[in-house]
Order: sequence, then C-alpha cells, then structure tokens
Amino acid sequence: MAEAVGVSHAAVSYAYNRPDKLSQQQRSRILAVAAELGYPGPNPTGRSLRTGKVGALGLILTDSLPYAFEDPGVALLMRGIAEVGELAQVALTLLPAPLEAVPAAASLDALLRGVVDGFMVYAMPDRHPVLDSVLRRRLPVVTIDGPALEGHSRVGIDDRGAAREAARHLLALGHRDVAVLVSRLSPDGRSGPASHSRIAHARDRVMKARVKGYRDAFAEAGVGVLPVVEAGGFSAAQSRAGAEMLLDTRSVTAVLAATDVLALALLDAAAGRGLRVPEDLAVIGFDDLPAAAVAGLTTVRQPMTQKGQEAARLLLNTINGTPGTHLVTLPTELVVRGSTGEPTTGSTASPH
Amino acid sequence: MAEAVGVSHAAVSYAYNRPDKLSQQQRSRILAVAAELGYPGPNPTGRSLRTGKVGALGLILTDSLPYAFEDPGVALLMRGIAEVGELAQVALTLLPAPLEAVPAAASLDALLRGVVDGFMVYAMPDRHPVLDSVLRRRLPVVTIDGPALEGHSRVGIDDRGAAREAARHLLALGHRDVAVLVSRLSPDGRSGPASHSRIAHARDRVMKARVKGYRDAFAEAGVGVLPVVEAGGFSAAQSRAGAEMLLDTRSVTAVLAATDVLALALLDAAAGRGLRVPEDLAVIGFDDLPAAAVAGLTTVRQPMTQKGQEAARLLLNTINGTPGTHLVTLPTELVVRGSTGEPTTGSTASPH
DNA sequence: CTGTTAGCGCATTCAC
DNA sequence: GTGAATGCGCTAACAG
Repeated sequence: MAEAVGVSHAAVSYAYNRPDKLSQQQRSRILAVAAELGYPGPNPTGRSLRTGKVGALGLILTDSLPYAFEDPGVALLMRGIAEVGELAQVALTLLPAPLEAVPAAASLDALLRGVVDGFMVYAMPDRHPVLDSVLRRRLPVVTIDGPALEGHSRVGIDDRGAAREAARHLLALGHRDVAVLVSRLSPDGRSGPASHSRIAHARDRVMKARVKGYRDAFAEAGVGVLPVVEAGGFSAAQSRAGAEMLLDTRSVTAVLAATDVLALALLDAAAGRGLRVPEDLAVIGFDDLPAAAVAGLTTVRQPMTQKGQEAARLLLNTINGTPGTHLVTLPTELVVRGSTGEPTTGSTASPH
Repeated sequence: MAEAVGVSHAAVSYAYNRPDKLSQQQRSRILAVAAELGYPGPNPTGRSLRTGKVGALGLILTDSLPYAFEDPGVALLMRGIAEVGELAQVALTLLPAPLEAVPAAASLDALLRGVVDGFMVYAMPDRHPVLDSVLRRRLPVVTIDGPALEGHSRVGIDDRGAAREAARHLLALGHRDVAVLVSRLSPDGRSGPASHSRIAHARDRVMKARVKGYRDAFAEAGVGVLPVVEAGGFSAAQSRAGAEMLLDTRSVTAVLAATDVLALALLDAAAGRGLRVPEDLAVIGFDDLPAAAVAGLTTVRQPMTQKGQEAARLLLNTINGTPGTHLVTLPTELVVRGSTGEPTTGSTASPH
C-alpha cells in the first residue's frame, strides 16, 4: 500500500467505498493522489477475498463453449441471463466445460478455478462428471433443463407434457406413420435408429422426456410404432445429417422433431428431395426459435429468455442469502403454422 | 485452515497443486480427510490473490449485454474467443458495459470490479466512458474493431477499403442512384438522413470507415451524391425501421447497407413493397453472416470467428508476458450473390 | 521429502 | 472523524 503518501491505509479504502466515513476534503485529496500515482483503485481480487463475493455468475453449458454459440436457443437463454445480470451489476462468466472424453482431473480443474459466486448449469446430461465438480465447490447452483440437484433450485418446462401435445396435434390431423428425430439421447456420439433400451437409458433428460411425451400420445391413441432416430449431436451439420438419414430410412407422413434446429434441417432436406411440406411431409418442431416463425414451422413454444431470467434471479437470490430451493416450471404452448396438415392418402415420402 | 487435522498448512496446498512435492501416502491421506470434511479444495479467490492470475478473459461489448445476443456477428466473435479460451483453459467473462446515459460512477464500477486477467473491447465508439475505466485497470487490453489504444494490441479489418470495393461493384454494374444505410454513426439514438457534419463527427469508427469507403468509390467515379441514412441502432427492429425509412424517402436503384443485418432488413422491406431484387433494387451488405448466404445476399465477407481467435490469442500472450503490441488486420472479400445486378432503365423504387 | 514463514490487497473491527 | 491491527485463503521460498 504505497498510499502512505499522506494518510494511512484504511482511509484509502474508505475513500472508495464509504464516502460518508471521511471528510470531503480528505477524500478528494486521496483520490487526487491516487490518480496522480496511477493507482487503479481497490484490487478486485483482494476485495473478493475479503468480502467473499465476486460479482460474477458462472454459466456452464454442455459440450464445448464454441459450439454453444451456434445454438440459437443458447443465445436466447444468455440474453435472459444477461438482462437480470446487468440489472444486478454482475458479470456473466462462461466456464469451459470439458468434453466428457477428457480425463477428468485435467480440465475439470479449470472449472473448479472459476471465480464466481454461483453456477447455472444448462442442459447437462445425467451423471456428467462436471456435476460433481460443481457440487464440490459448495456454491449456489441453479440447473436449467438440467438434472434436479438435491437442495438446489431448478428451472425448466414440462417437456413431456409439451411433447405429448405436439404428438396429439399430429394424431388429430390423421397422421399414423410418424417418426421422431432427436439430436442425441446420450453424449456418446452415436447416431441412427435408437433402440428401446437406448431410449430407456438416455442421459439427456430433455430429449428423453420429449420422446416419452411423443410416445404417451401415440400410446393413448393406440398407435403402436413410433421409431426414433438420433442425429448424434446438436450442431447444424449433425442435424442435417440426421434429417437426411431419417428421410432415407423411413417412409412417414410426418416427423416429430425434438428441436427446431432439427425441424429446420428436415425442412431443408425435404426441399432438397422435392417433398412438399406439409402435403408430402408434415414437420413439427420444438422451441419456437425466431427462425421457426420465418420458416412457417409448427412447433412448441418455450420461453427461453424467461428461462434465463428466472435462473439468474434464482441464483442471485440464493447468493444473497434468500433461503429455500425452488422448482420453476415455465409454460409452453403449441404454435400451429404451415408445416403441419392432414396427410395425403398415399405417402410419397418413400425410402430413397 | 482447519486442516490442522494431522499435517500443517502448506502441505494441503501441495496436495492439490504439486503432487510431486509430497509423498504419495501423505497426499492421499490429506485428500481423504478433505473429502470427509467436505473441504472444497483451494479457494480460487485466495489463489488469485496470491498468484495474480484469475483464469478469465473479460469481454466488453457496446451497449447492453442483452442486446449483444441478438447480433449474429457477436455470436461468431464469441465463438472464436471461446475456441481459444477453451484450449487455454480460461473462462470468458462478459462484463456489463453500462449505457452511456447512466451516470459514470454508478455502473462503471461493476466493470472495474470485474475479476479478469485482461480485457477485450469490441466495437466501442470513440470516447466512450468505458474506455477510461478499462485503461485505469492497467490490465492487458485488446480492442476489436475498436479505437486504437496507445500501447495495446488491436485486431480489425480494412473497413474503408472493403466498403470501397463493395461500392465499386455497384458502380461497375451501372448504378448511379445509390443510398447508404448505416446502423448508427454515434450512440445517441438519432436516426434518419445523416448530414455531412454528423458523418464527419461520427463516433462509431466502423460505420464511419465504411461510409468513407463508399464515398471514396463514388468520388473516384465522379458520381457526386451518396445520401446516408441512419437506422439509429443495431437491433432488428431498428434495422427494419431504418430500411423502411430509406425506401420511403429515397428513390434509388441500389443500397449500400453497412451491415448484413441492415441488408437483410432491406430485403424484407423490399419484398413487403413488391420490389424485385435485384431488378428493382440491388442490395449489398457487409459481414457475410450465415443468413446472408441463405438470402443470396451480395456482401463483404469478414472473418468474425477468426477475429475472436486472434483477439483472444493476442490477449493471452500479453497476459503471459509476451511483450509488444500488434495491429492485426484480417482480410476481407467481396462475395457476389444474387442481390446485385444491373439497374433497369427506369427506377421503380420511388418514394411511397 | 516435509514443515514453517511471509506476504498477495483488501475491508473491517476497535481504539483513539 | 481517523489510524492501527487483524485475517480472508492461498502459494512461493526457504529451512529443516
């Protein structure tokens, strides 16, 4: 503390944080000297150590960060988080969540080192190693669409119920030959038709819940078969490949796409084959991304931005000492646009 | 340090950070006790205070954070940053940059408190108060498309040259009645036709440079008039309003849109009026966002992701002690698609 | 190999 | 009002 130039130590601290505890004159003199000496003001790290607060919320996304920015849904989520973060004057720290393949010790470290006041965990598959690391930090945690963590708040939607509603819509229109397209059921890179067992052991809770919802509706209606195809991941390339694969292997009048990204890829793939939507192929998505409206996609709307807001608010509250854990379930809504209609008598979407 | 349970203080630290400096047995014993006691491992804040490093890169965006997530270009930039950051095992911290209107003292504080090892500043207008705060921190800084800061590295493109090339393309096609649409010249919310003086005093360097480039080409060609219309901001809504305004007030055969977001809005607005592109209206954008390819937009490609990568690398190097400041200028390229063509003899795009 | 010592920069007591 | 002392949790350097 080089500010021995006149006054003593704590006075400097007061000058910055407690203007009331110092004489006006003293304060401005200190600030002037500081400016002259190029003293940058209280060091945030020192302050954090002392106060125990950092002023940053950590956000952990599945898979690698770089990919996350490809996902329009993530952007909406972050927007919501940023809105309340900005109001509360806290920063948003994106933590690099290591891929599962990486040896735990090496890169989970980075996460453990993250200087934040709490974590938000988005769409993490069950039993992902990162969860242990997060829990070990003993900081406030809020999961979003993630696993329910003992003693921590969670925000999400009723994925199963919403998916059920989407499937009912298709059934009501008369579709019986329907397939499901999901991004992935477990983070192991596998793609292609998914067996019952694979679905039963799915680690991606959101995808699993949506598949369950679709099946609920078909079971209700007494329509037995509902094949599930897995794209293998969330990226645009994987989504497109999954769409092509489904169209290659299945002869259906409609597809239940578990995300809008998949549905949009399906629309492209269908157009590439000269299939008319919805006459030859009806498509229903999930999420209601901005692009869905443009494409005229029938889909399930979920309030992604609000999800982010809620999560950030919940986390902030916990950080600030409000006790209690909350489970917030946000509403969804089926949005019917032009990509769904009654099936034509002969299915023209045939294999190859 | 409650770990007086057997060994002494620093040994615990070694157990976590320097396995080689401890006997295998000692180490595992410490770790076992830690697990039992629920000791979360070394506290990141304490470590940071001691080592002087945090493990996080700060990113400061113009205007408010929430809006930034609406901008597809920002997503690409962050993607690049995240790629490098993930490799280097550092987190990315998004700092809330206060709006200019807000009284400086209040919210610049949050920024000063940001616990990071260095800053990346994106597209900051000249003389924005946030710059002072950043500089005051005396941490490494890299600006992206931002003002050139004395002694700090910078990455950008040749906006003026690239814009010149875009304008030349239009001139070569035979267009003479052309208008420029920019998002904003200064962050004061003004929209509408921009006077020469307003352009000359523009604080948004990127927009200003592009306008200059457009003008260069028209001056070269001896075509005098090149009206500039300002949308007032970057948002989708403002872009659309700006596009409508331009179409309302100007009778032109082509528009030089200073960003793809504006160009895309223009395409929509034109479609809404039944104008054919490029026959009735030629449009050229800037950035080459993914959406530009889909829309068949002629535009200037700039490597946004690479911008992020370079900036992050530069910052990381500086943080790690590599001396020197660098000015990196990335290449651009004119991408001709379907939105530009020769003007038809009679301009059909008439006011109202 | 192991334990001890000494700050990193700060905010908060408490005494004056 | 102001100044001096204390400890937040850690790691680097040194001494055993």
